[in-house]
This record gives sequence, structure tokens and C-alpha cells, in this order.
Amino acid sequence: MVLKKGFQSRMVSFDAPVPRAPRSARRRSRHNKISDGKHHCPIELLASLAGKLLQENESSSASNNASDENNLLAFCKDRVKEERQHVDKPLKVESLELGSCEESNFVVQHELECKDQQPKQESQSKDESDHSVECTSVISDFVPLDKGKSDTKPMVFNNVDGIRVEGTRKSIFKDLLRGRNVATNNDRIKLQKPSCRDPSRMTYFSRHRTDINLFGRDDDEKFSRMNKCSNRLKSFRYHQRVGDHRIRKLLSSKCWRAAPKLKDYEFSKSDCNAKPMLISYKRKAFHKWERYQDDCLYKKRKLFDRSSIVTTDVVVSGESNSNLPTKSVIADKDVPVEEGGTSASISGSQAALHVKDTNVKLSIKSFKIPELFIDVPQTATVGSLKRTIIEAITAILGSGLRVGVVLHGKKIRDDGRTLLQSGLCCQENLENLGFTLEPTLENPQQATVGENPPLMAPCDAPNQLTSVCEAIGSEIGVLDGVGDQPLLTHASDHIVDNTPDNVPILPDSLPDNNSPDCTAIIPLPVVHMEPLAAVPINQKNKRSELSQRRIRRPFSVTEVEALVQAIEELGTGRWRDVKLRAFENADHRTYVDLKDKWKTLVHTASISPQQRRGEPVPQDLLDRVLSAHAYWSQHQGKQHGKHLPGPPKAANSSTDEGIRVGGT
DNA sequence: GTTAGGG
DNA sequence: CCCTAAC
Repeated sequence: MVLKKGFQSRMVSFDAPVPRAPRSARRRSRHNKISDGKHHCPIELLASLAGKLLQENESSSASNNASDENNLLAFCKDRVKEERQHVDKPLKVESLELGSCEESNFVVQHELECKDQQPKQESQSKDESDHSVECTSVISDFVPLDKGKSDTKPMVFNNVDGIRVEGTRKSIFKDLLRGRNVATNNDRIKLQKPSCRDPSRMTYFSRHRTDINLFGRDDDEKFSRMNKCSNRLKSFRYHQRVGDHRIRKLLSSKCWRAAPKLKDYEFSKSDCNAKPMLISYKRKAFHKWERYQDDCLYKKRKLFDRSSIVTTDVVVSGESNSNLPTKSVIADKDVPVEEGGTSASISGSQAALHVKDTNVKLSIKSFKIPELFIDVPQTATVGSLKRTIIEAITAILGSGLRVGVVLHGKKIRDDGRTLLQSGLCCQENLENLGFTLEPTLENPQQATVGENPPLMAPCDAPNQLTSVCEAIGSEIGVLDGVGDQPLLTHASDHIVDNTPDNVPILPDSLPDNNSPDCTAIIPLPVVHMEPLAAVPINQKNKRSELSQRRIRRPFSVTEVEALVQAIEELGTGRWRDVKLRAFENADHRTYVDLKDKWKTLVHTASISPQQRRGEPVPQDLLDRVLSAHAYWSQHQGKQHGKHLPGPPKAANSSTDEGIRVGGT
């Protein structure tokens, strides 16, 4: 009685750490931070523009920025106009204003427009949805780099992908050179994605019935409509199906783990036509996501162990006219087709095939080339930036790129095989067919643009680009906290640690001064990435796969005192009561913990001080432990309720007042 | 859900 | 701290 009273009057509250979430919750949080897996980087439009511009500008001065810009603008306008003709309903002029294109905000502005027209949009979404999936837009992932004098001058850039890039020229470039993820280089760079990014991107062209084909069937028609669907309804269903396939692939193939970001799609108005697929994605993919997440890593690593991903966004072709064998199209561009290469690809899924007669019909929606970096002076105009990009892309398309064919994650190297022999005829295989764009970098110079040599030695081996992709692919989405980071993100940041702050420090050996005058597109050197990608991630995940072990929280002396106090009163064997009495508010201490602690206390008290580890427990407390232990061992401890007055206490054990440990 | 005990 | 048998 007295004791009890005492307990309540003497409550000790100490800094109890924030209680951890229940194990179930902890387990669930393993993969909750997934990067947006849809950060695709279609280059088709860019390529098209590049080709067009190149062609148009060949006769004129290539150095005339204004001219190029105007051409681009004009070209865009033409395209828009042209596309508008296919639109049933009028579009807001401002959205089509190519000025936005000039501002590199084209997409973003379009998003707004999409929203504005949302109501109308929805009414006919079904009708137009068939385009949504296949429509890709513009290029992204190009980070403009300035070479102006002021390295520290902040630069902000909204790339066409809607990604806002901020940072200093120097910092961005440095990071890029080192293969560091600018997106996560928290101290300097910020990437922001518009909420409606992907859908809107897809939307733009879809709404205008512009199905972009990266490489037009002929050079004069860069924008051939490749995905026109003659049967809307059919198409619609088809896309839903494709969407599912795509989702499955996305989930199982490692590439894009976007489940957590589904929210974005759900609320994005996306809908701008993309609804059916997105919804499907959300509902199905999300659940599958959970199912897949446990073995995703394994699968990813296994599947892409020797391959990587460069591309994505492939295609879903409508039935009617996409009979442009991608390869042949590319071949028209004089791009060497060399399947023996590395990589691999695809985010699977998106290759759609229609087997009709003896022809295999498929189209590629887009490719991704995330490792291109462009360095331009800070004082460069947007127009010149665009030109630079176009030039770079064109150069790469022209000579530094090769195509890889990947089926079920395996590269098809034998160019001599027929589609039939390669199994590229059956529906199933076609759905698992992917194409990759791989840099042909035996000669690094090939990939560079401009007169200056590359700043740094780019990859010597084609595999390097691939490696980057692999790293990305294997990592994206696995990491927590990625949030809005685009796929461009390099895995290395996360591999080392989820914390965005833990950006791997790479040797500062890269000469910064290399960059200033160089306008180049440089494949990312990936040397550092592979090791990073390989090891830590698995370990980390392995552990988290099985319920994360609780953080070790050694008992403080205060806690020990409270525990001893409670046990003196209640005896052993009543751990729940002990918990409630002395640790009720210490959520991180379970009665099992208390029991365990008592066990160790008894042990500790019985060994020599030299053998003890950790924070020393006052001897008097240990004496009490031994006394109580002895006492309750004899009294069978569980006697109810009555507290035995007698648990012998150490001589100087203070009072009979209890100690209550509080927690948060 | 608790308790007890091994790991 | 974890795991689990036993209650």
C-alpha cells in the first residue's frame, strides 16, 4: 500500500525515444518510397525535330541560333497546326502556342490546358483514350549545363519532361560527370516533377492525334502517324490490356517501380486520355506491387543481370497502321543495328504486337537515352540550348547509336535469325519484346557534338551506358524516399543509403575546367556504379525483407531502476504488470523486453564488474537485482497482488517509492 | 495475449 | 532483441 502510493508519487520520466511503429507497420514500410517509375525519356520527338531541323538547316547557317530557333518554332507550329486538324474539338490557342515550346515549358503549359479542358476531356476520354498510352512526347532528361563564367550562378531549367532542374552549372555538371544523381544531390539540385507529368506528356500529342514515330518512314515525314487506330473501341480495350501487361512488366521487370506514385496518376487529370490505363495501373498494379515487391529485387537482378535498360516507352501500336518495323526505320537513319551489344531492355511491356498474316507488326513508341548530358554556356539562349540538344541527338542517332532487341530480358544477338526463328511472332513474346538504343561508343568521339573533344573520357565500352541503366533499373523504386525523383536518378545515391543526403562522394578528380567550352553529349561513365549497385542494396533489402530488427536501445540506469523497483514489488513472472506499472508509457519496452532485461540484469549482477559491458549499472541496483531475484525465486513470484514487503533490498536502496518510467 | 526460456 | 513453445 505504501509502496503503491509511493510509486505514483514518484514518477520518473526520461527521454523515451520515439516509439517505433508496430512490426507490421515497419514491415510494410520497406518499399514505400518508390520513385516514379514512369520517368521515361522518349526521344522520338526530339529525334524527329532534330532530323527535321537538321535537314532544314543544312543549307543555312548552323550557327544561327535565331534561325534554328525559328525553324524549330515554325516546325512545332506546323506540327501543332497539322495536328489540330485532327482534333474534333477546338483547342485553346494558348496551349498550342509554341512560345511555350520555346520556354521549355511546353509540356507544363499543356498540362494546364489539359486541366482546363478536363470536363470536356472526360466526356470524350473514352474516345480518345486509345491514344493515350501510346503517346509520348518530347524529350526529357536533358539537363542543360551552362558554361558561363559564373559557375555558381543558379540555373533553373524546366526540361521538356516537366522536370525542373535547379542548381549551378558547375555543380550540376560535376554531378553529372560523376554519374551522380543530380536529382538527389540534395545540397544543390532539385528536380521537380509536375504532378501530372506523364499523363500530360502523353496527352499532348494524343489529344492532337499526333502519334509520334521516332523515325518516320521517310525522311520527309518525321511525324508519321504510327499509332493511328482504325477501330477506336477495339483500340481502347486493347490498350487496357496492354496497360495491364505493361504494368506487369513494369512491376516484375524492375524497371519502373511506380506503385507508390500511383496516386499522382489517380489525381492527375490525366487523364487527359490516359485514364483507362492509369486506373488500371493503379488498381491492379498496386496490389501486384505488394506481391511483387518481395522478390522484385531478385527478379530484377536476375533478369537484367547482364543487361540494362536504356529504353522504355515502347509501343503499343494500333492495329491499323503501325507496320513500321522499328529496325528498318532506324536503319533508314543509318543507324547501325547491332544486336550483339549490350543492353537490353525495355521496360517491357510496351511492345505491342499484332500478328497478322505473316507479318509481325509492332511499333516502338520511344526509346530512352538517359545518359546524355549537354553542356552549354550559361549565357546561351534557350534556342541555342535546343539546337545543341538537337545536334547532339542527331549526331548520336546518326552514328553513335545502335539498336538492341531484347526478348524476355534476353538480347537477341543473332541478326541472321528471322523473327519467326527468334520467336518474335507469337503474342506472348512480342509482349516481352523490347528495343534498346545503345550508344556505340567504341569511339567516344562519336557521341560528342561540337568541335571540342569530350570533356572526359566517356565510356569506352558500350556496356557502360548500359550499366548505368542497369543500376537505375535495379534500383529505382526500391529505395525509399525517392519521392518525386525522376527515373533519371542514378541508383548509386540510394544504393549507399536511402538517405538523400548520403550521396556517395566520388573522387574530385574530374577536372571541372574541362567543361566550360565543351558542348558535348557525354555518356555517363558508370564505373562507380556497378559495385554500388550490386552490393549494398541487396543486403539492405534482405534485412528489411524479414522484419527489420528493432533498434537496440540499451536500458538506461533510470529504466533499470524502475524495473528493479517494479519487480521488487510485483515479483518476476508478472511482466505485463511490470510493464504497466513502470513502463506503461514506454512503448518501445515490451514486457518481453522487461523480462529479458531482468534476465540480463540477473546475469550481470552475477558476474564480475570486469566482465560487464555497456553502461555500468550502479552496484546498489545490481545488489537489489540479486536480492529480488533470490527472493522471488523462493517465493515463486507470482503471488498475486500482494506485494511482499520483504524483497530484500540493498542496504542503501533508497526508498520504497516506486519509479515509473515514462515514455513518449 | 502472456510467460518462459533458448538463441 | 528475436523467436517460439506453452499456456
